[in-house]
Amino acid sequence: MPNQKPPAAADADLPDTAAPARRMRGGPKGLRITDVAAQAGVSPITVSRVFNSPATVAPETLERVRQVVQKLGYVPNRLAGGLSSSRSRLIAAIVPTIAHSLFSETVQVFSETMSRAGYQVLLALSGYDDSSEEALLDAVLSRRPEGVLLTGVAHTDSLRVRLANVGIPIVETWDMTDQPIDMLVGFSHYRIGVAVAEHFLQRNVRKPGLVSANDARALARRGGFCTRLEQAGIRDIAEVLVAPPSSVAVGKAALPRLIEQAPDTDAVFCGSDLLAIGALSAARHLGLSVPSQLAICGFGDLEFATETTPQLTSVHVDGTRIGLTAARCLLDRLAGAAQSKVTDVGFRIVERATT
Amino acid sequence: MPNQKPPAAADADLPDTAAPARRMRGGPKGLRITDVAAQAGVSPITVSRVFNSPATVAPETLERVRQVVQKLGYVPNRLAGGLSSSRSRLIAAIVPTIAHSLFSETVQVFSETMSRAGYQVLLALSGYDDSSEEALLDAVLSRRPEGVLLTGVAHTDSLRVRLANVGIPIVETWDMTDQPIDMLVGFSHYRIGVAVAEHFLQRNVRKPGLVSANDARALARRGGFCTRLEQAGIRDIAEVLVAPPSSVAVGKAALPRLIEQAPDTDAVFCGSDLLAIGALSAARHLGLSVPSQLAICGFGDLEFATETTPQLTSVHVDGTRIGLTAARCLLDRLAGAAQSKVTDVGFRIVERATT
DNA sequence: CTGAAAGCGCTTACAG
DNA sequence: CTGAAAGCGCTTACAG
Repeated sequence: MPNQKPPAAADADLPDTAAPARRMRGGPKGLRITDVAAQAGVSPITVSRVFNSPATVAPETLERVRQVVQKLGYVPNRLAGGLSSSRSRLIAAIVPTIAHSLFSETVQVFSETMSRAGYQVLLALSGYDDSSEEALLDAVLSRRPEGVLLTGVAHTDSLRVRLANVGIPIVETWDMTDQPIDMLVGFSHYRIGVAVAEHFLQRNVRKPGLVSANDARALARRGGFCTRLEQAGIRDIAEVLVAPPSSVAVGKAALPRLIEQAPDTDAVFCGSDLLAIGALSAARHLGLSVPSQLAICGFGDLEFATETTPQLTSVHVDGTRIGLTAARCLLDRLAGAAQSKVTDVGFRIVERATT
Repeated sequence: MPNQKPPAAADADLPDTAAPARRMRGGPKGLRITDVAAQAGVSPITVSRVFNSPATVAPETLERVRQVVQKLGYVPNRLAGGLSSSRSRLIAAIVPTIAHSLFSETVQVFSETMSRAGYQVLLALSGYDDSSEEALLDAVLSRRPEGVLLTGVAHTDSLRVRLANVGIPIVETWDMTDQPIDMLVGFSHYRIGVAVAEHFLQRNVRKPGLVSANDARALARRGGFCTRLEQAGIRDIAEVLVAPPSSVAVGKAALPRLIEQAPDTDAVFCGSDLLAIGALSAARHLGLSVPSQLAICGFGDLEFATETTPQLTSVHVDGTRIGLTAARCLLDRLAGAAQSKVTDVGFRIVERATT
């Protein structure tokens, strides 16, 4: 483990020369709280208080200790502090991915908010593969986080039980369920699917299709979409399922396959804006005008899409609000609040052009 | 700090009878290595070895201990482990932001690679404000990371000195300097500015302008851009500087201001693709055709831009490669390699349409 | 307001 | 291959 500085010189009263003794017997050690205490002429407990409860320390003592801390460049060891106090000040954020992802916004705001409150974020990328989830959870829990942000609702029972048993606040996000582990900030993907289906129906779509990733949340949207359409008498919905992560290239390749399956398709619900942009490009190549001949709806409502692809419809979800609300839920509970909140942030279908 | 399970110890109820009152620090404690050891009929050291050097444990013992671990749901406490072993298995990633950012790709790949090697990533968002950098570094170092990924080259001397003194491997990324703290994986923003200027000059641009964020790296690109243009006899380059983070909206607002300053502007170098997309939109509103009347060059080469805004030119940088290379540099050093590598990943100007 | 003692849950070094 | 002892650098609980 890294040392903050070379060890303090034994002769503390002499002005520090720039070249401290690099190696001492037993190898170089980092500065410890006792080094600061000795220099400041107080006990280690007092130094600890300077960091953790400065209000309980006499002003002059406080100042003197701080001077020494500054001069020595002492940084407390939080591994030791966390072990001793059972307060790791660590929050884990478990997210499938942050690259080109809606989640990055959530993690950003979440992290900012938590660090303002004195916590640090351990980033755990789960990918879209569930097979290593147990190992990931082990790794996360081994750090003894004081709270966990989960993306999506945990699916396997084993995971849910383990998380519930840990006894720390958990926020599930970006999804909705009747039985959250603890707290929840999200929205219903199923209802989004329903809403997009209704949007299509209102526009007299006859032959809707689907291009979707096969991850849990995308499949939930698919479920709502198909169910609602079936209620309207539309069955045998053509679909192309792709493996995450979604990209423009994947969407571009998927649309022709869909059109091949169902040449009369007049509307497509894509699992993400990137897929939708790819589909739009493919539609162009196929000579289909969007949205008049082929309507395309994405998911995510990426900022740039408004300007660059007004032909596309998208589903807007407030990832920033999710991150902020999730952070607040956790902080409230860490501050002693008892209730387990469930927040539905909802969604909004954004149609930009009707040409 | 979370407990893995309710207390296993049965001695908790009668505090002050025969035995000297044992101090119960905190509430009920989680499972400890001694609990596993007792159940498996081995010593704690052996359980430790099962996790940290399984090859040194007899196969039957290994199996037996693992069964108990599984049955009890024991997860080692890495705060204790790290303190004891001086190996935190933590790597810090200090990044300005991950939202709508090129950096998210780097962090993604970096994190994946590090976790495959048994490390976890502490995410530290520095923002674009340097004022709190010391505090951020304190927070990071208090976790005793075994390595640090920095975005950009650290600017303040104090920071550089502190980081150098910690004695752990450091990788600076996304920039270039002659005097890296330790290792470096990046490219020269100045040279990008020069290259874009030359690109413009080759296309007979007469009146180039600049829309840029005023962060360190964007200003370096600006420096190269203006210097090269001045060499070609072009001075008084119109510019609009904006505060990060950049966005489409900001770019959209900036272009008209630039055109107002210099109505005959025929090419703009934007600090990012988002700014460029906003500028493109504004150009449309101003009745300027892109690129024939007004060429626009962005930075970042976002994937979707190829499809959605082929009118734009952009500078491509391989963020994935940066993340991967940075991770490898760190891992090599953690594995004992001595050298401090500097990798220039370069860049590439991508021109999509010449219409 | 301040401190001496005990302990957090592990791992290192040394022995057998 | 396995274990008894010592200690990592802090903080809690108690006392003054």
